[in-house]
Formats: sequence, C-alpha cells, structure tokens
Amino acid sequence: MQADPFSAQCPSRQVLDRIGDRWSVLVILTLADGRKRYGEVASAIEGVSQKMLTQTLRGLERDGLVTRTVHAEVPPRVDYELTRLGRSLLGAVGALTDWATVHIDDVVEARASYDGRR
Amino acid sequence: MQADPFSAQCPSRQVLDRIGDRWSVLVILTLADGRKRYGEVASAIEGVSQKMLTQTLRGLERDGLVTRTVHAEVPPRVDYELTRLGRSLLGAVGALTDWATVHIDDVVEARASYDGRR
DNA sequence: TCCAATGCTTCCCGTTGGAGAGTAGGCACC
DNA sequence: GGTGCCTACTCTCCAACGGGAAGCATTGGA
Repeated sequence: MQADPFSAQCPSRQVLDRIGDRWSVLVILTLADGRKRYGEVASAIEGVSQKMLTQTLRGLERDGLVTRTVHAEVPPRVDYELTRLGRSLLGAVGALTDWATVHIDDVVEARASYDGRR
Repeated sequence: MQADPFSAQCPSRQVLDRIGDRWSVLVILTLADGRKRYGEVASAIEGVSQKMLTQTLRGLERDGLVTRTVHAEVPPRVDYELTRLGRSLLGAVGALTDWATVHIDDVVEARASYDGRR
C-alpha cells in the first residue's frame, strides 16, 4: 500500500490524525506501564472529560491499539490494556514526549519572546 | 524544570498539545525539505483551510519552531522555514509517520474487524 | 429505604473549525 | 484611466465538536 500522509484519503493520514489527537498520546502513555481501569486512566490524565476519554478509548480500541475488557461485576469494572500494536507505538510516542521534556525551556522562552515582541 | 505531561498546567503538556494538533505535524513534515511559501504549504497539505493553516503556522512560529519571513513585494510573498529547534523535532515526527506507514495495514484490518463485529 | 460505586450516555450550550467572500496594493493590459 | 490579477491573509456565517453536569443500571451495605 502506498503511504502518503498528505493525502486526506490515505489511511496513514487517518492514523496520523488519531495520534495527532489531543488525548490519544496521553492515554497511550498512561497505559504504557500496564493494564488500567477506566477510572485510573481518567484520574491520571488531568483535564479529560469522561465523554472524550470514552471516545478516545473506543477509537484506540477500534484501531487495534488497546483492548477493552469488561468484567461482569457490580460495580462494573472495565480494564484497558495496550495491544502488541499499541506497544509498538510507544517508541515513537516516547520520542515525542522526550523531545517535549527536553525542549520545554526553549519553547517557553520562544513564546515569551514572541509575545513580548508585540 | 519538572516535566509532567499529565498535568494540564505543565508546559510539556502544552508542547504535546501543539504537536498533538491535527495540522502541526503535517506542516513540520512539509517544511522538512526546506523553505516554502504559504501557498506551497497550503497545496502540499490536502484539506487544510486557510484559517487553520495560518493559525497553525503562527502557533509554530510562536513556539520557535518555524520562522516567518515577509518579503516586501507585490504580490506579497511569505516564506516559512524550520528553525534549528524545529528541525530537532523531525526525528520524533519522523518516527511517528514511519510507524504510521509501517502499520497502516494492521490498523485498517483492526478497524474492519471492529466494525464488522458490530 | 436510601446511598454509594463505576463506567458510561445524554443533553445543553459555548467554542472551534470550515467555506467562501473580502482586502491590500502595486502592476500589466486595453 | 479603468479593470483585473496576484498572494497571503482576514472576516463572516454556520455547523460540528467538546466540556460540564446529570441520568442510568445494578447490587451490596448502612
């Protein structure tokens, strides 16, 4: 299959859109160290609404990046875990967060300079 | 500075939010092979609206990832180019797109399976 | 009887993004 | 002299998206 992220129809673009989603990267990062319940993921990521977390998790499940396991208990319990495919993404995502942590200061400085310039 | 992408206030989260923006990655990728005019970037990325392209470019400029050069000509000409900081992101972004191109088929298959199951 | 716990789902509404038209301003052409 | 063109925006209008809060289902416990 010919991959061209610049073409709107190409699946690689859609994959990029998923990764380039505000919450997906954070969810994947959260699940990096193993299986977690819905509530654990929710409290780990500051600022997600329940709606978006559910939506994000469903999207990741659909793309085969996480598995969703429902336990027939009361109160209900749902576990999420990265699949092998999902774990294969950790390298790339890690590179991104590493870059972010290393270059925070540069970016903050650039912003201050840009904002002060006006 | 203590980096914690999971905290909404932390700059690293904001940096991640920028990268995890639908268009930023595509713009950075487009500028990977050198300086480009606004119109060139616009036609390279299928599906961006002018508004969002301008907004994305301004955001990247603010964060010190691209430079914006206005030439006093008629018709107007504006060049965009990655800064050193911006180029330092290429590795991480490249890893992401590489993953996307390598795993397209897996994702497409997972989607088909998920959609068919319901 | 009423509440708590958990993972959603639904509703309302403010914010965001897309489509398309408008703008500036010097230049070529009739 | 008037008309139109060129590019990089900028503005306006409207639909879609996302956040907040409340509702739901189920069953054990005070």
